Amino acid sequence: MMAALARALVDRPRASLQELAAAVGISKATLYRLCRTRGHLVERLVHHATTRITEAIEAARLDAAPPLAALERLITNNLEHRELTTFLIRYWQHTPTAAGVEAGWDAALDAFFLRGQRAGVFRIDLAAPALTEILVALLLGLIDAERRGRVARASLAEVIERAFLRGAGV
Amino acid sequence: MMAALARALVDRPRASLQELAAAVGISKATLYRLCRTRGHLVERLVHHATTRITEAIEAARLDAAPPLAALERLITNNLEHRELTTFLIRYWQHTPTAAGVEAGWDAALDAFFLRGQRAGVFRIDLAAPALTEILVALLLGLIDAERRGRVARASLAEVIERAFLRGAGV
DNA sequence: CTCAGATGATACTAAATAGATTCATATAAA
DNA sequence: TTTATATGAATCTATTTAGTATCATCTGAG
Repeated sequence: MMAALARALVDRPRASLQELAAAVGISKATLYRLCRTRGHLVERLVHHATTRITEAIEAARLDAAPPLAALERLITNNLEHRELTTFLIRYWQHTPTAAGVEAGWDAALDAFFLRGQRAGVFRIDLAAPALTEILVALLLGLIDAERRGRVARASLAEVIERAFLRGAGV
Repeated sequence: MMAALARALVDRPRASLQELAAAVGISKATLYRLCRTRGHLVERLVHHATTRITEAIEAARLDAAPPLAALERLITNNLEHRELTTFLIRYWQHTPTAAGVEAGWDAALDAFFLRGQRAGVFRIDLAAPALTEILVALLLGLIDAERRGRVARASLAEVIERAFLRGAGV
């Protein structure tokens, strides 16, 4: 339900509450009982999404596990929350609370890539923040590509990992 | 002006026409004279954006130039229209006219990458459409990263090209 | 079956917004 | 300076929407 609402809010940001309810198959009244205002709904979804994704990042053990194993878990864990991830990208700019969470994720990923660079696993001619952004870009972009039917769902994680680690060149 | 409106529409999709006008520094009346309805405004921006980006793609000569040179031009040409690109991503699902244009771009890029694969320039263990999506993801994601101050503007094209061709692994 | 809790349909009011107009002012070219 | 054009500020009406409440119906547990 939360995931469906997140997706509806992303697909049609200008939809009225009535349209949102219809999009997820409930009545306007039920949506109202869930969250009295649109603001509450967004707040609640942001909180839900940040919680889940923080769990996904922590479960990857970026600070201690071998870099390549941690990277793989990071990718697969995040793919399990596609709708929430795409929701956050579009909505956390409106909720100042989430800004600190984003900064925390950036810091965790930056530190992870720095560690991997020192361990000789990631290249050093791209700054660690750039590596973070490259990975996030691939995650978001290919999730969307799957939604549009351009990449098969089964191969998603594989494509992302390969593109991130080795690129498209021979 | 068009670029500013595109950006405002992306940053705050639920803004009223009055807020949009204020965001780009004009009055509601002037915005009304430019486009009488919100629908017209979106239509016009979609048309403007598709035209410009089609030009950018054609200028890259994907069908004939050496693959690596064409790729570089494709990246730099597109970076010149960041706001329009991000606008299109969010709005062309609402304008059926643009769907055909998108299909055309996909086809052009897919064919380009296929040609590059046959020429031994791009790896063949990722399908050509996947390569298209990877490049587009990097373009969009790193444009956004620059907006958030995570990647320096001057190094944008370089980072994208390197990430795309060689990835983050050593 | 019976009943409590959940849901849907509907209606209502206040607020926000879209679309359109008018008039005054500013700007720049002739 | 004069004149045409563009812009802004303010106003107005009709429509849409948010937020709220009411009542009927459905569903499942006991």
